Amino acid sequence: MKNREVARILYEVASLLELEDVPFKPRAYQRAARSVEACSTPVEELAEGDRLRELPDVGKAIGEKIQEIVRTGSLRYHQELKAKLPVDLFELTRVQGVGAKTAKQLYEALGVRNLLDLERAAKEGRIREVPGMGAKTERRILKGLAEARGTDRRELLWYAMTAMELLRRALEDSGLFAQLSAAGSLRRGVETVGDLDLLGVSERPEKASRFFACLPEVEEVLMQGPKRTSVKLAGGLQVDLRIVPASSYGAALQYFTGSKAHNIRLRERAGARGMKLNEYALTDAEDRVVAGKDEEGVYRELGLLWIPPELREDQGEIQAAERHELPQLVERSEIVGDLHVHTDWSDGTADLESMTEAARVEGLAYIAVTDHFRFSTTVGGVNTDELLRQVDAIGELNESSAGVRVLAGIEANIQRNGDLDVPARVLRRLDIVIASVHSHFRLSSAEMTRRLERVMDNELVDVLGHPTGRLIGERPPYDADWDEVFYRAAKTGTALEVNANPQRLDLGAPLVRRALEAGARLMLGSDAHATDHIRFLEIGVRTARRGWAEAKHVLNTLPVDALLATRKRGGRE
DNA sequence: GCCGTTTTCGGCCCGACTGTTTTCAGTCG
Repeated sequence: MKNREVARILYEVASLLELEDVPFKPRAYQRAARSVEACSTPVEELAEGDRLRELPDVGKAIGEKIQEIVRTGSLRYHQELKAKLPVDLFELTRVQGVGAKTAKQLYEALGVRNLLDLERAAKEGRIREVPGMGAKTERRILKGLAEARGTDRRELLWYAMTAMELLRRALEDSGLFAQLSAAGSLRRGVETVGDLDLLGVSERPEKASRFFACLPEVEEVLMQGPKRTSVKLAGGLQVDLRIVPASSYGAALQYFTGSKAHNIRLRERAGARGMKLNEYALTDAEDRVVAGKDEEGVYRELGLLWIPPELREDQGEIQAAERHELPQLVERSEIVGDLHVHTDWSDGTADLESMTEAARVEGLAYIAVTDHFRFSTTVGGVNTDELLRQVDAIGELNESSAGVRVLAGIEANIQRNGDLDVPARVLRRLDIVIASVHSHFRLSSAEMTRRLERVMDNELVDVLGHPTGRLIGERPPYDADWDEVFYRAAKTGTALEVNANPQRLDLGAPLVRRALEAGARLMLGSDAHATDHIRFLEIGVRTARRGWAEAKHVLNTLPVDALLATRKRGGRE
């Protein structure tokens, strides 16, 4: 039973309790559900070790209920509640504009139990007959249904950032905004983004908001007011623009950056200190403004250090900020090399020289060329001869060009048994060896764990490439006991890649954090297959930051000689 | 039902916008 499924049951219990007008319990279940959802360790594992109470917002009662779910696959309490309202609330409330109350009303009036019933009722025009609802509600539900069906598609961080950049530039050029910033999950660097949040300060909010709604990229205006405007872009991405007074900019930026869980904690903290926090200001008991112009002030007046957006997930960052123990998160400027670059020797689109030049433009001191090795099923890899010729070509390039130092490397394939497909005598000629799984994805967890452990025991392997193999929104990570893998990585001195390809971001943030806790080191690789892909490093850094990584944890913050010296086989011969 | 700078009882985030209805409940973020 996956964490998400356990969370789903808890969420539904929350909704059902809310409908029974039970006070406060719904929120308790909601928080526990969020906590389960956010936890990177499988709850089954926690249940086994009787460690469920370690989860924030899970106490005795809910802990026992999670035990029951893990043991039996369902929850009696949930079934009992559901007997009174046999409705798929989880599904129904995913439709925009339908909450628990509406779902209940629709069930009582029309017998709507699930999305199919809802669609039928809407199409037959029965929803407008329900007291308190009208034609607009019905239309809204029909639209919400179409969107819920069209999957809850989230945009990959990189492409969301690109879209945001375009909008921001257009708004800035209008001259209507004194200040403008991205907020929301994009500012936190979350790997996928549901919608774009923009925050602005404007002297003429009505005009600014109209200007925004009329941008050519906008396909549909969802709502428009002087303080908040929501639109949908041609690509389907929703964008919310909030306009606040300059004196509230910091409070608003804090508020709209989230996460929701982080904000709730902050507001509680404010309350506990006799203050109140909203998107306009932090105020004291007499309603006097204590902070609001900038984020630092808001955190400071709550007794906290300013918390980098990437950490704002209610995963211990508030406690760390209180104790002045926040990590010194790694910065993009500290990444001095890219250790995972492909060229047209394998499946890249650019030649050696162009990739090197692109690295120079990005301000890097070195790159490692790590083309694919030709593997029976991999098209476009280099074979042994080609690889050795490439080593020579790289040698010549290094002689002729001062500037970016190029390391010779390979992205070798890990065979089913944990051996590499490149002969050891060839690997010894290389500066950097990345080992990646490109086949046999569906082994048992035990077999995959052994396979990865075995390859890391190999002293010629410097880096485990895209360790979990996931493709966001497309392919789940393969099964392995990640804590075992991370422990072995630490023990053998094998770096774990944070692959910065937008669809990979692998390791992902929660696993980065676990890897660091196990004592492992990271390597940031762009996995560039074209010159402009080196810029992906930016989101690799964001991901590492979300996993609490500091520069000292990341191999390629080191100058090249120091980097080579950290290899298991030592520095240069 | 959870939690603790109001600490084992008594609190529990808050505001904008919409739709349908005349004063607000529901939803969302």
